[in-house]
Amino acid sequence: MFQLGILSNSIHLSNTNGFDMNTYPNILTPPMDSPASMLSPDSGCGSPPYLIPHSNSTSSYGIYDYATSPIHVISKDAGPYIKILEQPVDRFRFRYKSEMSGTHGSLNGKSSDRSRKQTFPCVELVNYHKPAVIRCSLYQYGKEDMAHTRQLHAHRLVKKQGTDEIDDPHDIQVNAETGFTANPRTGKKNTILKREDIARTEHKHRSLTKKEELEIKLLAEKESKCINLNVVCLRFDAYEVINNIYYPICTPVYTHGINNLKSALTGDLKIVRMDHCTSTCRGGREIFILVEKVTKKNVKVRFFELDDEDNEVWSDYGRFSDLDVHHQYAIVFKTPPYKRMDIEHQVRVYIELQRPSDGARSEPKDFAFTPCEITLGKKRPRYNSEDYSSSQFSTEDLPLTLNHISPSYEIQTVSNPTNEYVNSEDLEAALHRNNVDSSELDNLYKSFIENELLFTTENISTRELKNLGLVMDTPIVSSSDAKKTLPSSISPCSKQVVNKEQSIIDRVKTEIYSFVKTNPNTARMTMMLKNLICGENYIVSGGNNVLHLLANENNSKNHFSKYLLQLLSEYKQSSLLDITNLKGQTPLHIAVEACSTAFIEKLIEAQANASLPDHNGNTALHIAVIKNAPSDILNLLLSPPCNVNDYINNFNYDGKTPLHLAVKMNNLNATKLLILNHADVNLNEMKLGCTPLHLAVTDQNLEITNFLLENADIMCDKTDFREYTALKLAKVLINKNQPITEEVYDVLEKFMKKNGTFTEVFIDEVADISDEEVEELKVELENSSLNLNYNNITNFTEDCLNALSDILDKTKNWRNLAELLDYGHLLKTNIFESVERPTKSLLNFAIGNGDTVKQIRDILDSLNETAAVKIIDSMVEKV
DNA sequence: ATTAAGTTCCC
DNA sequence: CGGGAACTTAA
Repeated sequence: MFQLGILSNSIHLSNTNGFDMNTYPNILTPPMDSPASMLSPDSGCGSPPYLIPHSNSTSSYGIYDYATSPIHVISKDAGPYIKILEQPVDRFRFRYKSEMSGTHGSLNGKSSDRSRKQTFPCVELVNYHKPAVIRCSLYQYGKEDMAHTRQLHAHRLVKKQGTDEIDDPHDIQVNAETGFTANPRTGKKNTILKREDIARTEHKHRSLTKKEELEIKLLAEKESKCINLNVVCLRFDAYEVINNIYYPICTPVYTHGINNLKSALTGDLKIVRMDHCTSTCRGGREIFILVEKVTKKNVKVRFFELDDEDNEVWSDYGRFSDLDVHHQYAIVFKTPPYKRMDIEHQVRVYIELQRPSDGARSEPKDFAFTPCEITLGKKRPRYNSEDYSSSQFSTEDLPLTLNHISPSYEIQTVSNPTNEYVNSEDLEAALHRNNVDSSELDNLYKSFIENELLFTTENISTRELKNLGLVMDTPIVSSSDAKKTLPSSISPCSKQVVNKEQSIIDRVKTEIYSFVKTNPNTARMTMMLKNLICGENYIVSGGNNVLHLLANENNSKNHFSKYLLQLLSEYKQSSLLDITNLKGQTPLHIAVEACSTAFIEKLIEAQANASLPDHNGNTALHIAVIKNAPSDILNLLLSPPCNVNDYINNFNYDGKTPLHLAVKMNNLNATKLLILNHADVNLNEMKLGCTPLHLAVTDQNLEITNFLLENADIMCDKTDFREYTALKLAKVLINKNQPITEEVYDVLEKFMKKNGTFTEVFIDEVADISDEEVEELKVELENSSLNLNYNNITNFTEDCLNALSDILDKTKNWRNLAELLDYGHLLKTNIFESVERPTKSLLNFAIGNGDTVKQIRDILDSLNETAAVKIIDSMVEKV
């Protein structure tokens, strides 16, 4: 049974008439006398008559419940229904009335394409073959189960017809000829704009009774709680119109929600920049991220990890309070701990923003958890030299007793070395017995003995003795030796440390020398090597072992290094090559940092692992690039036996690959080598999302830009986190008066036009990030030149004093200066008044009293004595 | 008084 | 158009 009268839908009332939001439109509005009276006054032209209540209407205020309505049931069967062919876009900028001048795009369909085809929301009336009217109106968006209790929205859907603005609802005639699809927007400009605040409007237009006032108040309260002004949806109704009476054909349908793009409550969530992209697995690292507008109480920073099948295997939230959200645009938070503390390699996870209110998320960005130092410390194998008793030195106790220094040791030191040299026979025998037959090893041993051992041993004994406290601790004259070996990257804290390091090297030398003579078998030999390299007594401060120490000696003629590495290689102990110090550096890292080319070559030959990250996530290759290492070192790291593919694209904990670093360092050579070795040119670094091309543009490096474009398989339309392509970035930089970039821009434009990726770049405003960068530069500049100069300057020049006096004596502002310098008490004595140039005297006095030029400058600055400040600045600049 | 949210204006 | 920024109001 149809109770059509009750089903009547809505009566449009202009807002100036006032109506009850809560009941509109699902409650039948009291009957009006004629259809004409229901025309909205502000939509007189072309607007169809609105619904007319059926005369049988049983209850004027009955709420129509679709869920129990017979129509609802029918439509579920084969009856007519409305099908949404095209959903509206899910985000749209709602415009205010004041923004309505001019044309401002209409509400497009979801599959609308920016450039090509514009689509519009579209519905079809199915299973119905008579003429009908499809009505579109703006409703509040609610959950699915709320679908039938939704209410009209406080905003309006406005259609522009010429100069007229027509509010919703909008009706469209459909029939067999036109087809039963309604595409209510085609060609028309539609904008959603906010309805006037109902309660207030009413207030203006008529006086209210107390009761009404209360009702409105309550209503408003209720509304404010449940109406989300930033989400709307479209509702489509289908009617059969007979004599201007609208009979619903089926249940209305609702589109999905349309979010207000401009509101922080529904706007885009986005991470635009982060200052770090890694944290140790312990968490607690403070990270600043810049984000698009968020509401502080309604945003979370979520970390999550996906396995290979993209299943989420872990997640946690960044720790921060709403006080840590700066002006809706930046969040400072601490990283959560990762689920495991004992990871050995960095774990790639994602970071994203999340809005609890609607579950919206930002596009996730890469993030990584790195091993904790503790884990790394534990990981380092320790060996106690139990079985390795033939050693001349006990490894148990570091302070050696004199007894441990073997007679043979003494002999070698003192006696003629050429006699001992015969020992290579022994070595040969030993090597044979171990199935290690290497003439190279043999040769190295010989040269090691000839060139290394002998001229250092003399120093060893005295130094050892000193260390043992057996020799009077005379003030250590820094020996040329010690100086020579002062490690640049290992940075000892004292001469003792240097001594200790040298003594470790020396001890290892002598140990090996004498040990090899004993013809050890393979087992003992490896045991010895293990002990010498990672035995606790051979680790010096900073966790460095002999190899770290040797790696730092940039001496291609270091025969002992070569010999030791050869030994490790022959005895297949390559794992001993990769032990890390407390900074996570392997000997290879240190060798690269120290540019010890020969050592690097030997290490790599001996199968050192070049893919290991130090505690900054840098592989040896990163370091080589950062240090601007010569090509031969880069080539060593980029060619076999190194397995380049294992690490050429690795990100360090700063989120950068070697190629990013090469470009950032303006290192064309490294850039070339990396690309020749198939480094990925299209990776985004992790903090700002810059590709190498972005970085080249940022640095205005034309050469590198050209090289990247011409020699790499580059995707030049890749964007960074701000959605800037390199081209756009170049344009922004040009706008910032960096004319060098114009060439870079031209090159890019030309290239992109050639390969068809070019699209015009519009820069409306100067981008905020660039502002920030400029600000950074300013600060940097200030810090670097002026501030540094200020640090060096202790007094005013005579000229400056006079010039300042000229200004301040007149304005008497020197009195304020004195006050602010805390010499107020002296002002009372009139001591300065009495002199000819009070400012000059004051300044001299202040400087003599320990005030700095900078302090005085800043005070003058705060006193708005710009001229005076300028004088001081220019004086300082000249220094 | 301060800050966020909401509105208007402008390029 | 879309994106800000300036301005106003509410909390």
